[in-house]
Parts: sequence; structure tokens; C-alpha cells
Amino acid sequence: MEKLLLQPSLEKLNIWWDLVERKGRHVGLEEEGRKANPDRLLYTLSKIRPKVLLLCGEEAWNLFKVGPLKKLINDVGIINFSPGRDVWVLHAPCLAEAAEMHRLLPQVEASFDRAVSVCNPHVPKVKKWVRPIEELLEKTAKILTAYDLETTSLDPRKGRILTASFTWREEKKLLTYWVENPKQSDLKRWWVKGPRIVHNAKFELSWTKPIKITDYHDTFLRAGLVDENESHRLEDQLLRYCRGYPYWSSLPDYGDFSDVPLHVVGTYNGFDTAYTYLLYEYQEGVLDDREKSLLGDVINPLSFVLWKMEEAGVKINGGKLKKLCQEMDEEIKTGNDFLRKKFGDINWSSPKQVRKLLYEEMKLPVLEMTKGGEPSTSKETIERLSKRRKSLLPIIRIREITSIRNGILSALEEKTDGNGYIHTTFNQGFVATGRLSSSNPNLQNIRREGAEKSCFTSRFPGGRLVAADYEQFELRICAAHSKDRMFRKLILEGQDPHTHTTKELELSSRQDGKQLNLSLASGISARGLAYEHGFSESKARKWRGEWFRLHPQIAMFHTKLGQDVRRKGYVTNLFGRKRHLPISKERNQNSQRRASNQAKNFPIQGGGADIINAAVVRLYRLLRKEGLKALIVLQIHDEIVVDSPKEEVKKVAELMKEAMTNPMPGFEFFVPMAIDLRVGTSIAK
DNA sequence: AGCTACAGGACTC
DNA sequence: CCTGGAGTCCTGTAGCT
Repeated sequence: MEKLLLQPSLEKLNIWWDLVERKGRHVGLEEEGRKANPDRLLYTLSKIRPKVLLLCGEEAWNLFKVGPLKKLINDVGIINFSPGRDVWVLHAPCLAEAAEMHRLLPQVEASFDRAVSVCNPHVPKVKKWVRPIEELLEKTAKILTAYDLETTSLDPRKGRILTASFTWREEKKLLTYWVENPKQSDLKRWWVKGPRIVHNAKFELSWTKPIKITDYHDTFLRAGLVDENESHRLEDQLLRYCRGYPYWSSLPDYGDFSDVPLHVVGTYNGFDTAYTYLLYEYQEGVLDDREKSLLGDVINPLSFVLWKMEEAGVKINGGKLKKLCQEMDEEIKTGNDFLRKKFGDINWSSPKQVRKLLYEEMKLPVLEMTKGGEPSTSKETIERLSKRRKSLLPIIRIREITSIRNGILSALEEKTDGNGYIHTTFNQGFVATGRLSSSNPNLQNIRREGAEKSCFTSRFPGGRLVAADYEQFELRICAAHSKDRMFRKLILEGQDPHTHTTKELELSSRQDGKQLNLSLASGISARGLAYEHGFSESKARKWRGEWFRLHPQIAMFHTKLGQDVRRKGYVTNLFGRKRHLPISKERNQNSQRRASNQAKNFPIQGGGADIINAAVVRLYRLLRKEGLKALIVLQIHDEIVVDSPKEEVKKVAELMKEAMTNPMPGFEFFVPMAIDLRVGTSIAK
């Protein structure tokens, strides 16, 4: 149910309050005692994008009639806040009528899944701390304090701290103070003394640099558990959950924070922490116990470890990389020359130009279409076409190598720092399933067999990279979650589950057995199976049926997931992490099907994410406890890479095995986890 | 002309 | 009915101001 109420005055607010309060989502458009600013309204609305806007009272109505929306609305009309998204505006001249409309709305909009209401915001009081900063730090040392910095740059090496802000509760009152030019060393000492609340801890950590994992709560990461589908940005969270008013949009358009008067920065900074504190309290109310322990055990401490991993970086063999690039440039040049003679001057990266050549000039048959309904020029299509035109094959190669050269190798070259290290960013909280992603550069999509793997090397003279990946990770998680007895038995006996499936279903190769196991565990349809692996549909259907008869627990597991999605609107993984998949009846079958697949995939992908992330945290603690020099440098979904001095390799391998097979001491997996270790001077296989 | 948004295609687990 | 899920990044193109 999605409604937006614009409250023209305070006394009327009370009447609406309990209707609004129950939904738990508030948006502020007015500052206390002042009239709402139309620009601010428009800004807020464009963020929330409500489907229905219910205006009541002449004051509210006039605001819109004179504002920039004037030309778009009539008495009942449509406003577009974004292309393709209609907003119905219902206008009631008086409160009684609005109340009646409000009462009827549920029946009309049964399909709207978000409730948004507009009412007076909570405006925190922000003050400058005028006494010595030591007193403030001492006062807040041991109490729960929201903390935030404003700086001149995102990078601590390039900028400096302008202000710091602190919010805490004293009795019932929320106190917020900001200070100017705090010393980094003071903050570093202060940080470790008590519980902290921050929004996006990795940023504050990189400036404050505490020496060990401490007690902090990250409202950004918590937001990812409350609703993984919503934007976790502080601004968006405040609009949605905290009756925040958009103070950030009132900041004039300065180029850089260093040009902004310090008291403006400080006040802004103060609003950030005050609202962060309120957001924290809201989250405390909606997160359940399992989510809180996942946060405490894994998610919060992980951000510290990720910061350390980013800071450490991974060492690159620059000479080798350069040689590789030269070789590839050479191949691109000869390849391009060859193709130019044959087909003319064509940009092979342009699907449009390739499409023109293949289907208009060469008049080849259209075998596959893209999602957008255009004839496909993908690798698979060209491979199929090249069966009759051998001369097309070099196109695949040239496209592949130019994309690798431009997409991967040049990124590696560019992002290597002066000392030969690449510092990727591990994004936590962005992926709906709980996985990490990597960017600048993305080190999680380095080619499996790519030559560039040999460029990743150890920072220690004579050192080694130790890489450990989980064996049959997803299959084991599926079996562990569904309590599948067959897979448990096979794994405990040390048999290969893929070979077993191959034999049972009388398949031709282990490869087929493996594909069947992996695809069916994450809920593929018979048709999808046939399409994906080139089996006939009847065979796919037969095997799928037999497979589920061998694994009745997995069949039940899938049924249960489907029920959860329909009844509760979300599914849960082994550790209490949720994936919200709102399905309403009006949506087409396509979306339903998709949601059902997502539901089946989530416990596996999301379970894997929490397992390996817990392992990273545990491994970090074990390495530090043992006083080793070795550093965790990469996490690639089912793999952890540690850079180790040669003499520590044996110990590191032991610790990796311990951390990865038992990532959460006290949590017993129905099917045990196992790892495969590789030790080398690079990460090449 | 410069910006943004998107689609398509490459790579990953 | 559609053709397991989750990402990043590059390029070209279309549409906007």
C-alpha cells in the first residue's frame, strides 16, 4: 500500500498520525514552524517516487498548483516523476474528504507494496562544541556514540579532516556536537574505547585507523538486512524511515567541502550523526535476533577486515604485465589488419556495425535474437554462423582480446600504484544476496585460465600466494540447508557427488552430472536445463524427475521456498539473512517465475556469502593471533587468497583450513565444508 | 557539444 | 510462460539539454 499524505498543518497531523505511524515509513517535507519549500518537495518526491499522492487542504493543493507541477496536474491527474512511472494525484478539499479517500485507498491500490507518508520531520538540534575537544572525547569514550567525519577528499592520503561530529543519548535527550579540525591520533584512541555507530564504517575506518576490530555498528550494512532492495544511502534511508528532512539538498552548490564555511560543514556533519543515531534505533526495532548476531559476528567486523585487505593490496609483477600487454597489442594489430582486408573498416566492438555486416551485407540467417529484439551478434551466434562461414571465426577472437586488453589489462596497469600494488575496493552491502563485489578494478572477474593470473604475485621476497577454494561449495550448501541425506552420505564417505549422479542417471560424462547437480540444486526448469546444456527436452524432464526422486529433501526445500515467498514475501538463508521478493497478483508470469528462481537461488548464494565472509573474519583473527606477517589479499566468492612469507606457508594453510571449514564456531553444518589449497608464486593454476 | 542512460557483450563465481 | 542467480566494466548509441 503506497500513500503519500501531505500535511498542511500541525493540528491535522495528529489525526493522521496513527495511520501513518503503523506503516513505519515517514517522510518529512516541512521544517517545524516553516512552510514547505516546493523545490524541496519536488526533490523528495522524486526520490520516493510514490505511486499515489493524496493531497488534502487548500494549502497543500495551492503549493502544488503554483509550483513546478502546476502544468501537470488537474483535479485528479497524473504526474510523471520518472519516465514510465505514473503518479496519481488525488485531491481532497478538506480533511474529512481526505480521510474518506484514505479509507478507500486500500481497496483501490491493493497492489501497491510500499507505504510512504509525508508529515512533519524530526529536526535534530546541532551545536558546535566550544570547550576543549578532549572533554568531548572523554565524555563519550565509553558510551554508544554515532560518529562521522567530513573531509576534503574520499582518500585519506589526499585530503584532510575538516570536522567530526558526535551524537549520543543522555537520559532521553539526543545530543549532537561537532568539532573542527580534530586530530587523527585523538580519534584513533577514542574509537577503540566504546561502542560506535557509523554509516559506512569503511570510510571512517580509513581515516581513523583503529588498530584492531572493535565494537561498532554500521547503519549502512544494517540497512542491507532491513531491506536489501532499497538504496542504503543515508539520505534515502532517512527519507524512508526516520522522518528526515533533506538537509543535504539545502547545501549550496560548492565545488568541494574545502570551500564551504566550517560552520556549514559542521552543522551538516551534525545532521548526519544525529540521523544516523535515529536510523540505528529504528533498525534495532526491526532487526531480529538472528540478523543482529549475523551483524555482530560477521558483517560488521568484516568491513574492518575488508578495509585492511584494500589497504594491503595485492602485489603485481609489473614487468610480466607489460610484456603480456605488448604481446596482446601485437595480436590485436595483426588481427585487425587481417579483418580489415576481408570485411572493410568495422568496429568489432559495435554490435550495430557487426549486425549490419552479418545480416544486411552478408545476408546470413538470423539464428538468435537479443533481449531487445535485435538479431544477436554474440559469441555463440557467431560460432553457429561460422559453421558455414569459417571466415567469421577471427571476429570472435578479436572481440575477445580487445575486450580483455581494454577491460582487464589496462585496468590492471592503470590501477597499480607506485609501489606495484593494486588496491581494489571490496563493496559490501551492495549485492542483494550478501555477496561482496569488487571494483576499481574488479578483481573478481579475472579470467579463470587467463595469462594475467601469473601477474599476481607475493609481496614477500620468495613468498607465496596461498589460494583456498571451497569444494562443491554451492552443492554442499544446498545439501546442508535442505538436509539432503544422499549428498550427506556421499560426502561423508568421501565419494564424488557428481560421479554418483552421472552413474545413477546413466549420463554420458561426469561433466553432465556436475552440470545437472549444480543447475537442479538452484532450481532450473526442465526447459532451461535443455536449453542451457543442449539436452533434449524430454531427456531433461526425465532426468530432472529422477534427480528429485533421489533427493526428496531438496524437492521439499524448493517447495517450502515457494510457499515462503507467497506467504511471507521473503525467504531466509541458514543464518537468518532475508531476501525480500514481493510478488503481487497483477504482475505477469514472467516476474513470478523470476522471483521463484531467485528464491531458490538465494539460500545457496546468500548462504555461501555468509560462510566465506565469516571465514575471512575468522581467518583474519587467527592470523593476527598467531602474529603472522601473512595478509589476506583477495576474496572471490568461494575462494580466499593470502599473501604469505615462504616460512609461514604451512601455518597459513592450516589456519585457512580451520577458518574455512569451521567459519562460525558453534554452528554445525549438516554437510561439512571442505577446501582445496593451491600454493604458488602467482595465482595461476 | 557534453552529459546521462541504456543495451549489448565480455569476464567472474 | 521463460529459458538458474548475483555482479563489474567497456563500448557505442540514442536522447537530452
